[in-house]
This record gives sequence, C-alpha cells and structure tokens, in this order.
Amino acid sequence: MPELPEVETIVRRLRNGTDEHPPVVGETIASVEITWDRIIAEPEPDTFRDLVRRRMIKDARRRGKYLHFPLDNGHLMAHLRMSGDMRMEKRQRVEAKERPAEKYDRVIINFESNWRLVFSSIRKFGRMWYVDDAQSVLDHLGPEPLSDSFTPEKLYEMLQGHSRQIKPLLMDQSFIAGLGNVYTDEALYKAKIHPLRRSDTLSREEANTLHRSIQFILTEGIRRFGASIDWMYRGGEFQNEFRVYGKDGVPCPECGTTIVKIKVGQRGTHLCPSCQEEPQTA
DNA sequence: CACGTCACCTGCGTGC
DNA sequence: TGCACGCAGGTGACGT
Repeated sequence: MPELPEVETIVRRLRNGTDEHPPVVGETIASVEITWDRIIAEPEPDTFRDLVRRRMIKDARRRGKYLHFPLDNGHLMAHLRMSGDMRMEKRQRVEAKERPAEKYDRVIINFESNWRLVFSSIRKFGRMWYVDDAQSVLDHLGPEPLSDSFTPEKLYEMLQGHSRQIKPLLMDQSFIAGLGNVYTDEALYKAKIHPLRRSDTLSREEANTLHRSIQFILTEGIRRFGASIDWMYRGGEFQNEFRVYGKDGVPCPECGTTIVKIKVGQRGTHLCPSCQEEPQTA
C-alpha cells in the first residue's frame, strides 16, 4: 500500500509527534510483543525481542519505502509492504493487563513511558529488522527521487542503461527508491509517456519531463499527506488528485478520452490512450 | 538481462 | 444469502 509519500508522512509524524501523540524519538523500549513471527525478518523473533529491549530511539527517517529508526545501539528498520501501517498510541491498561492487541497489530513496541509503537499489517506482508548496519538492509536501493543528486541528466543516463518497459523499471526499487503502482501511473500520465515504452527510447526531452513529473507527483503526495485508498484510510487526501489511478471508464481530464486499465508486469495499469501514445514495438 | 509466474496473506466487490 | 473468483498502494525467488 504505502509508497514514498505515505511512508514519509508516517515518518514525519513519528519523528515530530502530533497533537495526538509525542515523538517516538527519545523513547526507550521496555518490551516487545510479536503476534506474527514472520514479520520479523532478522534476527530470530526471540533474539529481536532481547536485543531491542532497553534501546533508545534516536531518530526516525525514511529511505525509499523503508522506515529507519537509529537506536543508541543498532538500527530498527521496517517495511510496510502492501497493507502495513505504524502508529504511536497510549498504553491502555485493562485492569492489570495490557489492552489486547487490535486484530491486525503484528508487532507492539512498548516504551518505558506510557506510549507504544504499533506495527499493523492486514496481509502480514510487512517486515521488521534489527541490524547493526542499516546499510545492509538498504543496500539494494536506487537513488532517492527527491534528492539533489537525482537530476534529469542522471535519469536520462539511467534510462539509457536499460532496455525495459518504463513502468516496471520505475517501480524497480534498485532503479529508483520509492515509486509504487499508484504514483508511477500518475507520473507517467503527467509526462504523457506510455507505460510500455522502452526505457532507452525516451528522448532527453522526455526524460526531463518524466523527471519533473515524478518529483511533482511525489511532492504533491507528501503535501497532501499521502493517499487513502479503499478501506485503508490513513488520513491523507491525495486520492482526490488522482488523474488515472482507479479512473478507468472516466474521461481523461486533458482530452476527454476514456481512461483504460491494462496489465503491465502483472500490475493493474491506468492510462489515457490518447495522451500516452502506445509504442509500435510494445 | 528482461520478463512471466508464483508465493506470501487478508478483505472487499462482483457476478452467478 | 452464499460462494467462487479476481483484485488490491509490495517484494523476492525461480524459470525461460
């Protein structure tokens, strides 16, 4: 579910705190409850529990779609995958016992304060790590699309380095870190590039436009606090700005042609067949 | 290297 | 109403 803007929104709230809860930064871990072992990617769940106990959270950062919590010793890392979320909430006691876990809470990190950090994941795809070296988890990621070093020229060179369908390439986290199915469809639509175009057929001009579109879409997503789709409401409003995602059957806002949905690399893909010209060799 | 398929999971909308 | 089916903001392993 969450892509870069949603993860960024979650991380900012955890780092800075909100009206509802304090920052996670500065909290010291008292205990950990794990209700689905496979969420813990590394190390073994029992070891994980032992190693993070009494550690203090020094910061909350994002890299691609990963959440990264440097501790006073080691690093806590998390990936929300399709249906994950992370929230701070008060430890509420029911009589002498902690309140029972919500249905989808998979990892509960109790702090020494009366707050706790909860990792929920409906589909159980989410993952957490405790590692000495954060880079060991983040190593495979490509550049941050909103960083200064990600320039239009660099994107052009990167595109030239592959001969792949542009959409799956943009979603490949080792190519660029953070784009998922929604923001990729929106960025390609904005750039008027068909998702099946070969990456090395894009002109410098098209690469420039794509670069601008990617940064615009992600920035707007963050500004709107991400998107809330289906029953996974998380407070964001960017879904109201969608131009093609989930819009199959409705007119293109640019030209009025009906938006269609096709399959690209096993993923539902939305596009305007007039604005985004289909390549001959697709 | 590029791409298709399957696996991992639960829940929701659709059509019969 | 019940139920099978396809689909869902992601990733990784494996086969061709």
